[in-house]
Order: sequence, then C-alpha cells, then structure tokens
Amino acid sequence: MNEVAIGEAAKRSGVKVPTIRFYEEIGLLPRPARTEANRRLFATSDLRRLAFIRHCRELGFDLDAIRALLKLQDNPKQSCVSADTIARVRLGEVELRLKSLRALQRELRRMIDGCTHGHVSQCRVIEVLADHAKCMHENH
Amino acid sequence: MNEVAIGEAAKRSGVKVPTIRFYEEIGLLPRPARTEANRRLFATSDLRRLAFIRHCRELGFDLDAIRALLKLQDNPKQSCVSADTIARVRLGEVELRLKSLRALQRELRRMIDGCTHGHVSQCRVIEVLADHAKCMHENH
DNA sequence: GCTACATGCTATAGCGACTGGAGGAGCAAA
DNA sequence: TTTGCTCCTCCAGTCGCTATAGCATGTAGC
Repeated sequence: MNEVAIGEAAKRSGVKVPTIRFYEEIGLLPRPARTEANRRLFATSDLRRLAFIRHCRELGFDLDAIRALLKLQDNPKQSCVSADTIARVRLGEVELRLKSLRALQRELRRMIDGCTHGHVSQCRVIEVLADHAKCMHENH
Repeated sequence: MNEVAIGEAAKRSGVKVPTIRFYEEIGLLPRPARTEANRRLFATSDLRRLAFIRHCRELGFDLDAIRALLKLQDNPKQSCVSADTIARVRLGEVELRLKSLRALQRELRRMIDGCTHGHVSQCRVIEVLADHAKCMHENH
C-alpha cells in the first residue's frame, strides 16, 4: 500500500492539512478511503490531484476555474478548447492587473519622491491621496 | 447647509452606499449627523475623508494602513515620516506582486502557446498544470 | 504495559473588505 | 393619495482559507 495519512499528503503535495480537508468538503477532492479508526488515506491519484490544484492556485485560478480544469482532466478524450479558454481568461486578468499595478507603482513612486519629510501638512503623499486630481490616474 | 444624504455622498465620493455605512461601522468615518428622521447627513469634511479613503483603496492600501494615514491627516503638524513609510511598504508590496504576476504571465503564455487544441490528453495547458516541473517556476 | 507527545478527527468561528437581501419608514412629485 | 425612490437596521453570504476547542488515535522510549 502506498496510501498515506493527511500529514504526509500535505507534505508531499504542498497543500496544508486543513486546506486538504477543506478541498474535500467542497468537493474538489474525492472523499478518500479511511482506516478503521476513521483516518483519511490518500492514494497517489489524490496526491496528483492535490498538486494540480496547488499549481493552479499558484497561477491564480479561482476554485471554480480549477473545478472546470479538473473535470477536463478527468475526461482526457474531450477537446481541450475549454482548458485553453480558461487559461486565456486568466491571462487576460493577469494582464489587466499588471497594467493597473504598473500605474500604482508609478503613482506611489511619484508620491514618495515628492515627500520632503516635513510636516504632514506639506506631505506630498497625504496630498496626493487626498486629491485624486494630483494623480496621473491612468488606471484608477 | 451643504450637508448631503448618503446617496449623494456615494455619488460624489465614488464610495458605494453600503460601503459608506460599513466604514462608519468600523470607525473609519466619524458618525455623521442625522436628520430628525434618522437619516445620515454628510458634511464636506466627510466627503473629503471618503474620497481620501477611496483613493487609498484604489492604490491598494488595506484598511489598517488607511486608518494610520487618516490619523496622520488629522494631525497635520506631525512629521510625515510615517506616511512616507506606509507608502514605501506599499510600493514594496506592489513591486513584489508585479514580479510574480510577470512570471505568471510568461507561464500562462507558454501554456497557451503550446496548446494544439486536440484532446485533453495531449493538452499542454493541463500538462503544465499537472506537473510543476514543466513550469519555469521562477516565482512560484 | 505505561507515559508522552504527535497526529488525527469533527465542528464551529473568524479573517478582510465588502455585497446583497429582507422588511420597514420616510419623502417628493403627479 | 398613490407611486416610486431613497433611506433605515439587521443579518447572511462571498472567497479561500485559517484557527480553535475538545476529543480520539498512533508511535516511541522506558
């Protein structure tokens, strides 16, 4: 038997113990076998599934998207257009977020560079925050 | 009187009605005056404060940071070093997030570009998600 | 066999920052 | 007066976990 307890599964998959239980609860992971004493036993396929989920989370997919990707993975004969679409949607989100973060970065830099470390009443940081018009507000 | 009701305050500040009430509840906004019929009346200072909060949120500051910035704004004779520090911390966060998002962008692009739209079993997207080793994993 | 300590179990509550709904009261115009 | 809008409070839900309480079980050393 190469079935492992939840702690070992956590170690191998990189998903924390309570998170594994949570994934089971919301149906992302099938209910694993149990020992006589009611402890979970994870098979290799469960570990693969966990690693898949973790990698998806690292790439920022939400649990709904992961649910869809797992469903695809479970039906390997299907066309993978849906997987491609999910990834493309995610890429779009990432690119939007990048754009707005770059604007924020510029804005924060400008604020900080203008600060002369005097009193709050002359502080460029506070001033910019208080008055949006002093922003370059390209992306917000 | 230039005091306005909550709907007008929402319109002018760009903060939604329930969110204004929420900010009041958590003490970010002082409890405004009320009409005889118990309706909130917002003064110009409240609107300024709301706009300040909104701008901070757009720049990604969390409510704790905003609380600190508001406290500074309320004491204009203080040194603004704290404001500067808060902004610098935020800039650091933004730059970290940018770095990891750029890595994700590359990874998603690589995944999508490798997809030939055949069956899931040959799908590059699913394959990369399933096996972290197929990633360039610089930032995750 | 006994004692520690680690690990496991379930159930429940909490986080941040809102968002939405129910059920009612007040207000302005036709 | 009636319609329709805004406002009120209170409470539940969102997402993806994380933490706690109060137990049961497993393992290692003595």
